[in-house]
Amino acid sequence: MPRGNRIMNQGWGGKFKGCGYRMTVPRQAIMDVLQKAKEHLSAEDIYLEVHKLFPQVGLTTVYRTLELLTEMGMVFKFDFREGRSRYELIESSNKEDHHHHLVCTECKRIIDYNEFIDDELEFINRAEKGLSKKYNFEIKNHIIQFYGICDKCRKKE
Amino acid sequence: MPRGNRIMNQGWGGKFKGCGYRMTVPRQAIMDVLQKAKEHLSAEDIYLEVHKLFPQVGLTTVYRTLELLTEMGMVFKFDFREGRSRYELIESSNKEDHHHHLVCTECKRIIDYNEFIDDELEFINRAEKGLSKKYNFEIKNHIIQFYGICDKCRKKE
DNA sequence: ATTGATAATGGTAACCATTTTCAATAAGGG
DNA sequence: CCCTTATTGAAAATGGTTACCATTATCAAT
Repeated sequence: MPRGNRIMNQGWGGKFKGCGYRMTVPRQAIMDVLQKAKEHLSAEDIYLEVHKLFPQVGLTTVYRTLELLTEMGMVFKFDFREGRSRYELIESSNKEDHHHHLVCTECKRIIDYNEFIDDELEFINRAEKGLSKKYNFEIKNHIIQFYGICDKCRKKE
Repeated sequence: MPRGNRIMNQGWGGKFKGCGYRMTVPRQAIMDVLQKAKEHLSAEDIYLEVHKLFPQVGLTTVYRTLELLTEMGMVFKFDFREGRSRYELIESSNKEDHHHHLVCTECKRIIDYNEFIDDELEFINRAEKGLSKKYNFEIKNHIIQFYGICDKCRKKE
Protein backbone atom coordinates (compact mmCIF):
# COMPACT_ATOMS: atom_id res chain seq x y z
CA MET A 1 0.00 0.00 0.00
CA PRO A 2 1.42 3.36 -0.96
CA ARG A 3 2.25 5.81 1.75
CA GLY A 4 0.02 8.77 2.49
CA ASN A 5 -3.56 9.35 3.38
CA ARG A 6 -5.94 8.64 0.57
CA ILE A 7 -9.21 8.74 2.43
CA MET A 8 -9.95 12.43 2.36
CA ASN A 9 -11.11 13.35 -1.08
CA GLN A 10 -14.16 15.16 0.19
CA GLY A 11 -12.75 16.43 3.44
CA TRP A 12 -11.78 19.74 1.86
CA GLY A 13 -15.25 21.13 2.39
CA GLY A 14 -14.82 20.93 6.12
CA LYS A 15 -11.49 22.67 5.97
CA PHE A 16 -12.98 25.56 4.05
CA LYS A 17 -16.08 25.88 6.16
CA GLY A 18 -14.03 25.68 9.28
CA CYS A 19 -12.30 28.83 8.14
CA GLY A 20 -15.59 30.53 7.28
CA TYR A 21 -15.37 29.94 3.56
CA ARG A 22 -17.68 28.08 1.24
CA MET A 23 -16.94 24.96 -0.72
CA THR A 24 -17.45 25.40 -4.42
CA VAL A 25 -16.90 23.48 -7.60
CA PRO A 26 -13.84 25.47 -8.69
CA ARG A 27 -12.23 25.12 -5.28
CA GLN A 28 -12.91 21.40 -5.25
CA ALA A 29 -11.42 21.05 -8.71
CA ILE A 30 -8.33 23.04 -7.82
CA MET A 31 -7.79 20.99 -4.70
CA ASP A 32 -8.09 17.81 -6.73
CA VAL A 33 -5.49 18.97 -9.21
CA LEU A 34 -3.14 20.01 -6.44
CA GLN A 35 -3.59 16.72 -4.69
CA LYS A 36 -2.91 14.66 -7.76
CA ALA A 37 0.13 16.50 -9.09
CA LYS A 38 1.31 17.70 -5.76
CA GLU A 39 4.28 19.76 -6.83
CA HIS A 40 5.61 22.74 -8.66
CA LEU A 41 2.46 23.71 -10.50
CA SER A 42 2.11 27.23 -11.80
CA ALA A 43 -1.25 28.97 -11.70
CA GLU A 44 -1.55 28.42 -15.41
CA ASP A 45 -0.72 24.72 -15.09
CA ILE A 46 -3.53 24.38 -12.62
CA TYR A 47 -5.87 26.43 -14.73
CA LEU A 48 -5.26 24.25 -17.77
CA GLU A 49 -5.74 21.09 -15.78
CA VAL A 50 -8.94 22.28 -14.14
CA HIS A 51 -10.09 23.51 -17.51
CA LYS A 52 -10.19 19.98 -18.88
CA LEU A 53 -12.98 19.00 -16.52
CA PHE A 54 -14.53 22.39 -15.83
CA PRO A 55 -14.01 24.67 -18.81
CA GLN A 56 -15.98 27.45 -17.23
CA VAL A 57 -13.54 27.98 -14.39
CA GLY A 58 -11.49 31.11 -14.97
CA LEU A 59 -7.84 31.88 -14.37
CA THR A 60 -8.78 34.62 -11.94
CA THR A 61 -10.47 32.11 -9.70
CA VAL A 62 -7.40 29.93 -9.75
CA TYR A 63 -5.29 32.83 -8.56
CA ARG A 64 -7.79 33.75 -5.88
CA THR A 65 -8.09 30.23 -4.63
CA LEU A 66 -4.36 29.77 -4.50
CA GLU A 67 -3.99 32.94 -2.49
CA LEU A 68 -6.69 31.75 -0.14
CA LEU A 69 -5.09 28.36 0.26
CA THR A 70 -1.71 29.90 0.88
CA GLU A 71 -3.19 32.14 3.51
CA MET A 72 -4.92 29.14 5.09
CA GLY A 73 -1.62 27.35 5.25
CA MET A 74 -2.68 24.49 3.02
CA VAL A 75 -0.52 25.45 0.08
CA PHE A 76 3.00 26.75 -0.20
CA LYS A 77 3.86 29.39 -2.76
CA PHE A 78 7.31 29.08 -4.27
CA ASP A 79 9.50 31.40 -6.25
CA PHE A 80 12.09 29.60 -8.31
CA ARG A 81 13.17 32.74 -10.16
CA GLU A 82 11.29 31.91 -13.30
CA GLY A 83 9.12 35.00 -13.28
CA ARG A 84 6.12 33.05 -12.11
CA SER A 85 5.12 31.42 -8.86
CA ARG A 86 4.58 27.74 -8.28
CA TYR A 87 2.33 26.12 -5.75
CA GLU A 88 2.41 22.91 -3.79
CA LEU A 89 0.01 21.26 -1.41
CA ILE A 90 1.41 20.98 2.09
CA GLU A 91 1.27 17.43 3.37
CA SER A 92 1.43 18.58 6.92
CA SER A 93 1.12 15.24 8.61
CA ASN A 94 3.55 13.33 6.50
CA LYS A 95 7.22 13.53 7.31
CA GLU A 96 7.91 11.43 4.24
CA ASP A 97 6.83 14.30 2.07
CA HIS A 98 8.88 16.99 3.73
CA HIS A 99 11.44 18.20 1.23
CA HIS A 100 13.28 21.19 -0.15
CA HIS A 101 14.76 22.17 -3.47
CA LEU A 102 17.92 22.55 -5.46
CA VAL A 103 17.36 25.24 -8.07
CA CYS A 104 19.54 25.39 -11.16
CA THR A 105 20.13 29.02 -11.97
CA GLU A 106 21.06 28.10 -15.51
CA CYS A 107 18.16 25.99 -16.79
CA LYS A 108 15.71 26.60 -13.91
CA ARG A 109 15.43 22.90 -13.26
CA ILE A 110 14.23 21.98 -9.81
CA ILE A 111 15.41 18.97 -7.89
CA ASP A 112 13.53 17.84 -4.82
CA TYR A 113 15.52 16.37 -2.04
CA ASN A 114 14.54 14.92 1.29
CA GLU A 115 17.89 13.98 2.72
CA PHE A 116 19.06 15.50 5.98
CA ILE A 117 15.49 16.10 7.07
CA ASP A 118 16.07 14.89 10.61
CA ASP A 119 19.13 17.05 10.80
CA GLU A 120 17.18 19.95 9.42
CA LEU A 121 14.22 19.52 11.71
CA GLU A 122 16.47 19.65 14.70
CA PHE A 123 18.14 22.84 13.54
CA ILE A 124 14.91 24.44 12.40
CA ASN A 125 13.11 23.65 15.63
CA ARG A 126 15.84 25.21 17.67
CA ALA A 127 15.97 28.28 15.46
CA GLU A 128 12.20 28.65 15.32
CA LYS A 129 11.87 28.48 19.05
CA GLY A 130 14.57 31.06 19.62
CA LEU A 131 13.52 33.41 16.87
CA SER A 132 9.82 33.41 17.60
CA LYS A 133 10.55 34.28 21.19
CA LYS A 134 13.17 36.92 20.52
CA TYR A 135 11.26 38.71 17.76
CA ASN A 136 7.79 37.84 19.01
CA PHE A 137 7.19 36.50 15.54
CA GLU A 138 4.72 33.68 14.90
CA ILE A 139 6.46 31.37 12.46
CA LYS A 140 4.12 29.52 10.13
CA ASN A 141 6.56 27.82 7.80
CA HIS A 142 10.00 28.00 6.32
CA ILE A 143 11.87 27.58 3.11
CA ILE A 144 15.33 26.28 2.37
CA GLN A 145 16.68 26.46 -1.14
CA PHE A 146 20.06 25.81 -2.64
CA TYR A 147 20.98 27.64 -5.83
CA GLY A 148 23.63 26.43 -8.21
CA ILE A 149 24.36 24.55 -11.41
CA CYS A 150 22.85 21.16 -12.12
CA ASP A 151 24.76 18.23 -13.57
CA LYS A 152 23.48 18.71 -17.11
CA CYS A 153 24.41 22.37 -17.20
CA ARG A 154 27.84 21.63 -15.77
CA LYS A 155 28.59 19.28 -18.65
CA LYS A 156 27.63 21.88 -21.24
CA GLU A 157 30.33 24.30 -20.14
CA MET B 1 35.98 51.22 14.84
CA PRO B 2 33.00 49.66 13.11
CA ARG B 3 33.29 46.18 11.79
CA GLY B 4 33.74 45.43 8.13
CA ASN B 5 36.15 46.30 5.37
CA ARG B 6 36.05 49.88 4.24
CA ILE B 7 39.09 50.04 2.03
CA MET B 8 37.77 48.72 -1.25
CA ASN B 9 35.80 51.45 -2.94
CA GLN B 10 37.58 51.16 -6.27
CA GLY B 11 38.29 47.47 -6.39
CA TRP B 12 35.14 46.72 -8.35
CA GLY B 13 36.81 47.44 -11.68
CA GLY B 14 39.10 44.48 -11.26
CA LYS B 15 36.21 42.20 -10.42
CA PHE B 16 34.43 43.15 -13.60
CA LYS B 17 37.44 42.99 -15.85
CA GLY B 18 38.41 39.68 -14.36
CA CYS B 19 35.12 38.34 -15.63
CA GLY B 20 35.61 39.87 -19.05
CA TYR B 21 33.32 42.83 -18.52
CA ARG B 22 34.02 46.54 -18.66
CA MET B 23 33.82 48.94 -15.78
CA THR B 24 31.50 51.82 -16.47
CA VAL B 25 30.05 54.78 -14.66
CA PRO B 26 26.61 53.22 -14.19
CA ARG B 27 28.09 50.00 -12.86
CA GLN B 28 30.31 51.89 -10.48
CA ALA B 29 27.39 53.94 -9.24
CA ILE B 30 25.21 50.88 -8.72
CA MET B 31 27.94 49.14 -6.78
CA ASP B 32 28.35 52.19 -4.59
CA VAL B 33 24.67 52.29 -3.79
CA LEU B 34 24.61 48.60 -3.02
CA GLN B 35 27.61 48.91 -0.81
CA LYS B 36 26.21 51.78 1.17
CA ALA B 37 22.70 50.52 1.74
CA LYS B 38 23.59 46.89 1.64
CA GLU B 39 20.19 45.33 2.03
CA HIS B 40 16.76 44.79 0.64
CA LEU B 41 16.92 47.29 -2.20
CA SER B 42 14.56 46.91 -5.11
CA ALA B 43 15.70 47.72 -8.62
CA GLU B 44 13.72 50.91 -8.44
CA ASP B 45 15.25 51.87 -5.09
CA ILE B 46 18.66 51.55 -6.63
CA TYR B 47 17.62 53.39 -9.74
CA LEU B 48 16.33 56.34 -7.71
CA GLU B 49 19.46 56.46 -5.62
CA VAL B 50 21.79 56.27 -8.60
CA HIS B 51 19.66 58.84 -10.32
CA LYS B 52 20.54 61.47 -7.72
CA LEU B 53 24.16 61.48 -8.79
CA PHE B 54 23.83 60.28 -12.36
CA PRO B 55 20.45 61.29 -13.74
CA GLN B 56 21.24 59.89 -17.15
CA VAL B 57 21.46 56.30 -15.94
CA GLY B 58 18.38 54.36 -16.91
CA LEU B 59 16.32 51.75 -15.09
CA THR B 60 17.12 49.23 -17.79
CA THR B 61 20.79 49.44 -16.97
CA VAL B 62 20.07 48.89 -13.32
CA TYR B 63 18.21 45.70 -14.15
CA ARG B 64 20.94 44.55 -16.48
CA THR B 65 23.67 45.24 -13.98
CA LEU B 66 21.82 43.49 -11.19
CA GLU B 67 21.39 40.43 -13.35
CA LEU B 68 25.08 40.50 -14.16
CA LEU B 69 26.06 40.86 -10.54
CA THR B 70 23.74 38.08 -9.50
CA GLU B 71 25.25 35.85 -12.12
CA MET B 72 28.74 36.80 -10.98
CA GLY B 73 27.79 35.84 -7.47
CA MET B 74 28.34 39.29 -6.01
CA VAL B 75 24.70 40.03 -5.34
CA PHE B 76 21.85 37.95 -4.02
CA LYS B 77 18.38 38.31 -5.49
CA PHE B 78 15.56 37.89 -3.01
CA ASP B 79 11.87 37.30 -3.34
CA PHE B 80 9.89 38.39 -0.33
CA ARG B 81 6.53 37.89 -2.04
CA GLU B 82 5.97 41.54 -2.71
CA GLY B 83 5.74 41.22 -6.45
CA ARG B 84 9.20 42.66 -6.92
CA SER B 85 12.69 41.42 -6.29
CA ARG B 86 15.19 42.84 -3.84
CA TYR B 87 18.93 42.73 -4.05
CA GLU B 88 21.71 42.60 -1.55
CA LEU B 89 25.46 42.71 -1.85
CA ILE B 90 27.08 39.49 -0.67
CA GLU B 91 29.71 40.16 1.97
CA SER B 92 31.40 36.89 1.29
CA SER B 93 34.28 37.25 3.68
CA ASN B 94 32.38 38.51 6.65
CA LYS B 95 30.70 36.01 8.93
CA GLU B 96 29.31 38.92 10.92
CA ASP B 97 27.12 39.83 8.01
CA HIS B 98 25.71 36.40 7.34
CA HIS B 99 22.02 36.51 8.07
CA HIS B 100 18.60 35.35 6.98
CA HIS B 101 15.08 36.71 7.14
CA LEU B 102 11.76 36.53 8.87
CA VAL B 103 9.07 37.60 6.42
CA CYS B 104 5.71 38.81 7.68
CA THR B 105 3.09 37.53 5.29
CA GLU B 106 0.68 40.17 6.53
CA CYS B 107 2.54 43.47 6.21
CA LYS B 108 5.55 42.21 4.20
CA ARG B 109 7.93 43.49 6.83
CA ILE B 110 11.33 41.86 6.82
CA ILE B 111 13.35 41.15 9.88
CA ASP B 112 17.01 40.24 9.58
CA TYR B 113 18.39 37.81 12.07
CA ASN B 114 21.83 36.39 12.57
CA GLU B 115 21.27 34.11 15.52
CA PHE B 116 21.98 30.40 15.16
CA ILE B 117 24.48 31.05 12.41
CA ASP B 118 27.04 28.62 13.77
CA ASP B 119 24.32 26.06 14.13
CA GLU B 120 23.17 26.77 10.64
CA LEU B 121 26.60 26.66 9.08
CA GLU B 122 27.16 23.25 10.51
CA PHE B 123 23.89 21.93 9.17
CA ILE B 124 24.28 23.65 5.82
CA ASN B 125 27.79 22.42 5.31
CA ARG B 126 26.77 18.87 5.96
CA ALA B 127 23.77 19.14 3.67
CA GLU B 128 25.70 20.89 0.91
CA LYS B 129 28.40 18.32 0.92
CA GLY B 130 25.96 15.44 0.74
CA LEU B 131 23.63 17.00 -1.78
CA SER B 132 26.26 18.23 -4.19
CA LYS B 133 27.77 14.79 -4.29
CA LYS B 134 24.51 12.86 -4.59
CA TYR B 135 22.95 15.08 -7.25
CA ASN B 136 26.20 16.23 -8.83
CA PHE B 137 24.95 19.74 -8.29
CA GLU B 138 27.33 22.64 -7.79
CA ILE B 139 25.85 24.66 -4.96
CA LYS B 140 26.57 28.37 -5.14
CA ASN B 141 24.47 29.70 -2.30
CA HIS B 142 21.43 29.06 -0.21
CA ILE B 143 18.44 30.77 1.26
CA ILE B 144 16.58 30.23 4.50
CA GLN B 145 13.42 32.16 5.18
CA PHE B 146 10.77 31.94 7.86
CA TYR B 147 7.27 33.08 7.00
CA GLY B 148 4.76 34.13 9.61
CA ILE B 149 3.16 37.01 11.45
CA CYS B 150 5.22 39.77 13.01
CA ASP B 151 4.58 41.24 16.45
CA LYS B 152 2.78 44.33 15.17
CA CYS B 153 0.39 42.34 13.02
CA ARG B 154 -0.29 39.91 15.84
CA LYS B 155 -1.46 42.73 18.05
CA LYS B 156 -3.86 44.01 15.44
CA GLU B 157 -5.88 40.79 15.41
C1' DA C 1 -38.11 23.01 -1.36
C1' DT C 2 -37.61 28.26 -1.30
C1' DT C 3 -35.61 32.42 -0.13
C1' DG C 4 -32.27 35.94 0.81
C1' DA C 5 -28.00 37.67 2.39
C1' DT C 6 -23.61 37.33 1.05
C1' DA C 7 -19.60 35.04 -0.74
C1' DA C 8 -17.66 33.58 -4.96
C1' DT C 9 -17.13 33.71 -9.85
C1' DG C 10 -15.36 34.91 -14.56
C1' DG C 11 -14.32 37.94 -18.31
C1' DT C 12 -12.01 42.03 -19.32
C1' DA C 13 -9.10 45.58 -18.60
C1' DA C 14 -5.64 47.51 -15.96
C1' DC C 15 -1.32 47.08 -13.56
C1' DC C 16 3.39 47.02 -13.08
C1' DA C 17 7.86 44.81 -12.74
C1' DT C 18 10.88 43.18 -15.96
C1' DT C 19 12.68 42.39 -20.93
C1' DT C 20 13.42 43.28 -25.57
C1' DT C 21 14.75 46.17 -29.33
C1' DC C 22 17.83 49.07 -31.58
C1' DA C 23 20.34 53.10 -32.63
C1' DA C 24 23.75 55.90 -30.17
C1' DT C 25 27.67 55.98 -27.07
C1' DA C 26 31.69 54.78 -24.40
C1' DA C 27 35.55 51.53 -22.96
C1' DG C 28 40.01 50.08 -23.46
C1' DG C 29 43.40 47.18 -26.14
C1' DG C 30 46.36 47.98 -30.05
C1' DC D 1 44.08 58.20 -31.29
C1' DC D 2 41.29 54.58 -33.50
C1' DC D 3 38.55 50.77 -33.98
C1' DT D 4 36.10 47.01 -32.38
C1' DT D 5 32.79 45.69 -29.43
C1' DA D 6 30.42 45.94 -25.14
C1' DT D 7 27.29 48.90 -23.03
C1' DT D 8 23.81 52.12 -22.70
C1' DG D 9 19.13 54.43 -22.63
C1' DA D 10 14.51 55.42 -24.36
C1' DA D 11 10.55 53.52 -25.77
C1' DA D 12 7.78 49.72 -26.61
C1' DA D 13 6.59 45.07 -25.67
C1' DT D 14 5.92 41.32 -22.59
C1' DG D 15 3.62 38.59 -19.30
C1' DG D 16 2.25 37.27 -14.75
C1' DT D 17 -0.92 38.92 -11.52
C1' DT D 18 -4.70 41.87 -9.73
C1' DA D 19 -8.81 45.08 -9.75
C1' DC D 20 -13.31 45.79 -11.22
C1' DC D 21 -18.04 44.66 -11.51
C1' DA D 22 -22.09 42.57 -13.08
C1' DT D 23 -23.72 37.83 -12.56
C1' DT D 24 -24.14 33.49 -10.15
C1' DA D 25 -23.79 30.04 -6.51
C1' DT D 26 -23.75 28.70 -1.63
C1' DC D 27 -26.07 27.59 2.49
C1' DA D 28 -28.49 28.77 6.79
C1' DA D 29 -32.97 30.07 7.97
C1' DT D 30 -37.52 29.67 6.76
